[in-house]
Amino acid sequence: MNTQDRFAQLEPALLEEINTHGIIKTFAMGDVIMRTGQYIKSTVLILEGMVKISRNDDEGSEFLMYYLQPGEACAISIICASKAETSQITATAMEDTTVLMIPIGFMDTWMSKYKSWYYFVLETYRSRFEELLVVIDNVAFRNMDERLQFYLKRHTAASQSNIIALSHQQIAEELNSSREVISRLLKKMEQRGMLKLHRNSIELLIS
Amino acid sequence: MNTQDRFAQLEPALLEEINTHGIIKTFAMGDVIMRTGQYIKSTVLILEGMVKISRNDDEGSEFLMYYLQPGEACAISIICASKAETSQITATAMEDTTVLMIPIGFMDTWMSKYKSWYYFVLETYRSRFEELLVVIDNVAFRNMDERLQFYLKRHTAASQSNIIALSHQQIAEELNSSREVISRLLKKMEQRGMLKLHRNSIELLIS
DNA sequence: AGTGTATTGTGACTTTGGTTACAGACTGCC
DNA sequence: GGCAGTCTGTAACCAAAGTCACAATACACT
Repeated sequence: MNTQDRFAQLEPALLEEINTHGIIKTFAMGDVIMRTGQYIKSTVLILEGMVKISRNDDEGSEFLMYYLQPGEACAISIICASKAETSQITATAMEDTTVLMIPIGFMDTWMSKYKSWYYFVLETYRSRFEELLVVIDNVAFRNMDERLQFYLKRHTAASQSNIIALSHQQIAEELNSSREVISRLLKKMEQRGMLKLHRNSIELLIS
Repeated sequence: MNTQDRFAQLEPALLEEINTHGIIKTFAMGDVIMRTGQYIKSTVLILEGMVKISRNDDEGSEFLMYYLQPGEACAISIICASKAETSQITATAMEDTTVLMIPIGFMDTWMSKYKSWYYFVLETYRSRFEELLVVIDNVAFRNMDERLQFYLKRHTAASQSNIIALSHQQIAEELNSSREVISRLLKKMEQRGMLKLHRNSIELLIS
């Protein structure tokens, strides 16, 4: 699928410019697209696949913030790119992923030149800000069982499948918990009929 | 102090417009400036005082996100105002506070008309986004003792005084913890010589 | 089929932080 | 001074989640 279809809300002249100046890059599942401390010189738009944005502390612990889908942009890359600052997050390809990199130079020009770009950037900020609020809600007010449930639901929504192909260990890392805790909670949820456990995958039965 | 001095980075013509169209409102210490679910029709700039931005869950528990100082704008109000949506946060005056309300109608126009406004809005997004990342870091990776320490430091930095005039109860609420836990941890910190406890105030000895 | 590795299941234990209950101390006010 | 209300200190207990240790299972590969 091409840029026009993914970003239909952008005006034609802008899409033209994006096609001319944007650099297309592809990443394989598991590839790190951006890592903590790296200098950001481009804004990233997702064309295909799925990207995980997470926070990592000094000891290597990870904490999932949100997923980016095709048609979305990485708010952090916009923020950092506009200041040429280092990012404080990690972006990982969850599937084979194609992105469009827009050199920061165009940000300013397009912002005043194309109303649709301005709205797109604002909407990106708004939606990511709200996602962060939900993340904070979860981690501040909810227990691990609720957070796990939320995580599974979000994962099925993002991948449009009720099968979550992850090991307990991987889930534990994204929630900054430990494998045993996740296994325990998943087992309880299975006993309550909420899901079915398989090796390397979880089948969600409720929606 | 007037708008010119608080927002010296904005170009004169814009400041003129701000003075013409902005509505000045004052709030007493403790007043709620914005509450969850409320419709936002204006962007808020802080002129005097200090504003606390926090997240509140359904049961009334609170969770501090950050403080806003004079010269800063409320990112959430910008986001919500530009979409005329409801906010998911609460803003409370921590001191007697003066704010400037800018009706949303001007956002779009100024954004393309005044480069300095565009930069100001981007910078507001950037800094608040980064504050949220720090908040997530704290709550995801740190224990309560570290979070409390961080809280106290941030408070002294914001109020430019090493005296924190809050009861243990108030601190507990902002960290979504309980009074006993905070008392316990503060006592420990006092024994380690990090601070001195008084009634209704804490004197921070380390920086 | 047999071996090695990754994944999952589970029990015992520890730590952190929340809860309950109550005592003492300070402040304001009559 | 005496009383009410708020704030602080503390002990005992509980619950959630992290840790440790080890068993059991499944899969991949030869």
